[in-house]
Amino acid sequence: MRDVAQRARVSAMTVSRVLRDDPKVLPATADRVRAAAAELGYRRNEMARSLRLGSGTGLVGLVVTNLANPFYSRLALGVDAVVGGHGLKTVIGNTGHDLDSERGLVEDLVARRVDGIIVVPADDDQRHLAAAAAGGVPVVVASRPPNGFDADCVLVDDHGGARTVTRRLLDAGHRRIGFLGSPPAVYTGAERLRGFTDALTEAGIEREPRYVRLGQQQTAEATRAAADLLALPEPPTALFCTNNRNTIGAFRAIRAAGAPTALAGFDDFELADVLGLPLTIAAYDSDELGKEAGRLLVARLGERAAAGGGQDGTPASARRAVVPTTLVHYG
Amino acid sequence: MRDVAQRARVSAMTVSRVLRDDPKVLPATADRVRAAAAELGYRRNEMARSLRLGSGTGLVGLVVTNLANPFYSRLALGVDAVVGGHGLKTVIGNTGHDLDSERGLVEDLVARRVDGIIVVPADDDQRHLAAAAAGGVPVVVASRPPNGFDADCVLVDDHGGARTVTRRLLDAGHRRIGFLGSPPAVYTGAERLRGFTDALTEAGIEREPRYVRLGQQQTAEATRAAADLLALPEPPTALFCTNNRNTIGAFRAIRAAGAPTALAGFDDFELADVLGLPLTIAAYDSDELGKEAGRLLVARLGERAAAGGGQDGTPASARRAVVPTTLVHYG
DNA sequence: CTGTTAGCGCTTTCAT
DNA sequence: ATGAAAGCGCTAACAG
Repeated sequence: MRDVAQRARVSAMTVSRVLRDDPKVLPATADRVRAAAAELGYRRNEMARSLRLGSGTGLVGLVVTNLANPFYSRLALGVDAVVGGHGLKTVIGNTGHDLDSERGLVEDLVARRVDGIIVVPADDDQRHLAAAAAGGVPVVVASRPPNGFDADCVLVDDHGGARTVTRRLLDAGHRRIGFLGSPPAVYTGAERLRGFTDALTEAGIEREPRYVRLGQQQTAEATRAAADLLALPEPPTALFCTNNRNTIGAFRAIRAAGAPTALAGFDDFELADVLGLPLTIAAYDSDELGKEAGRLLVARLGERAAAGGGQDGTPASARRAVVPTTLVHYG
Repeated sequence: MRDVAQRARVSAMTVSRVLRDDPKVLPATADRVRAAAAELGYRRNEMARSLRLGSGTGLVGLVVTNLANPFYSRLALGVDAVVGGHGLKTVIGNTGHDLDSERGLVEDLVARRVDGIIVVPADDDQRHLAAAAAGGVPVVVASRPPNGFDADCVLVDDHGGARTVTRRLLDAGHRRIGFLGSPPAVYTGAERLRGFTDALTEAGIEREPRYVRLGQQQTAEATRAAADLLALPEPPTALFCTNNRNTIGAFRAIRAAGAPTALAGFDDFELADVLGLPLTIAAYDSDELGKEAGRLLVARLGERAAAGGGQDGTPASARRAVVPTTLVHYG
């Protein structure tokens, strides 16, 4: 900056003003400065700037469990679309479902002074998030509710979606329905199991533990679990899978078994329409999930800015948004 | 930091030392400082730190065209895995294939003083990248070669993969082969078309312009284009598609037409094995592409650090890595 | 309209 | 082993 100032024969302060588009700089001077900056290929250091301004870094941290899953990459795009519209940049961190990794990422983001964090927690243990929130960093939890502290969050209608899909299977006459789900420790897994169970109960059917398989995360494991169910003496006539890994895995098992088993799932996926068997899915828009998370965060940042230095005391209480599911039928 | 210093009854300098794990601090003092820091929930400001150190921000920028495409999200994970292993964090920007957006992102990353940039350019116009590189920011170009300037880059064996796949179709006896490709302005599109053409030429066949459809980016467009080809008086007996959007689109057209058309493509995708028709694919590992890009960047950063303040002059010349393709056959 | 002073949070250098 | 001063690049606040 000093170099630019010298070249333009002004002080550093004037350079700063020109780059800020401060109107009270003589146009002639401004041009000289801009010319000098261009010739030197100078770009002001945004980090130093935000340090001085104390205004935050203009970065938001996004922590997800698995970016390779289209679900999360679309969520990331949704977040970026919203916060980007407010002049914020998204820093994405991937945890690979690893809690330590998540802890490290969150700490680092806080240390880098991101303006806020959006996180899909890998685990029920969210003490590091509580710490960050307590430290004054706005936190938005996505896809699961905050655990052990208070924060804005955006959820999917897991229970309702699972209940509706299960009902659809019941309406089609199925009475023996298998269930392939996420580990019950994961909120979405527990909720979807609850929705499934409630639908059964409403139909006067008791959930059969032997029809329930939990915890498989990869399609290959899901295929094995589904094959197990189909090999039972009285096999289920339909399978409900709580995520697309399980749905695809179950599909392969059904195809291999050759039985006319009906399939239902949570999360839509590409090519679901060409599988050639009846397939009902509780679909939802992960892009919208991300957007909503972004909106919550931006709103929180806005309040914070409005509150300014004054100790307005009570911040608005935690908001919670729920993204609905829609029923899709193929086959 | 001052607060911590006061609480621990030391100077800010000592706090700084403790947090740096400087050994020449009395253990007792260090403990007092750490306790104070913990009680205050203090985290040192990494941005201010890097400002003072002049050492770069520890961030690398990654600019891709469409993160929703698993290809790019896996590439991003590959990049992150490598650079993360070197203490660097990845800032991802999505351009949506928009050149202006790409320009803005790159400028912003430079202004934020990222240590380096990895970019999948949206367009042949790469002047903003040239500018960044000229400004001293290490740039690695992925998936296409740098245009108009010199930089490290990592490519896929587009030509070889396309040639091999096409040969396979020829070996299977096909003589009328349709081609569904990316816009020719895109490097990968042009190279894959070239590979296709070369294979035909080697077999003594001339490429028929009426069998070539370029530019469709969505599966729906690809389906229409493929349907057009299949409706020709002498329709192709096989289709070669240069990316998975086109492959999936073509698959739908073939299924709808009911003709026994063979299908070949570039880029593997989930469920490719259940489509129920002969499908040959030139597959490659986009994760590896990202890792290689990360490695090139890290190597470059290492050299730069080694060179230090001294004007070693000539930096090592641009490196180029090529990721191979493998042939996969389904059906 | 332009420049000077001071300081954001941290660390290097030089004392002590 | 610890502290005081100076400054990384930038900009508010106050001159002039």
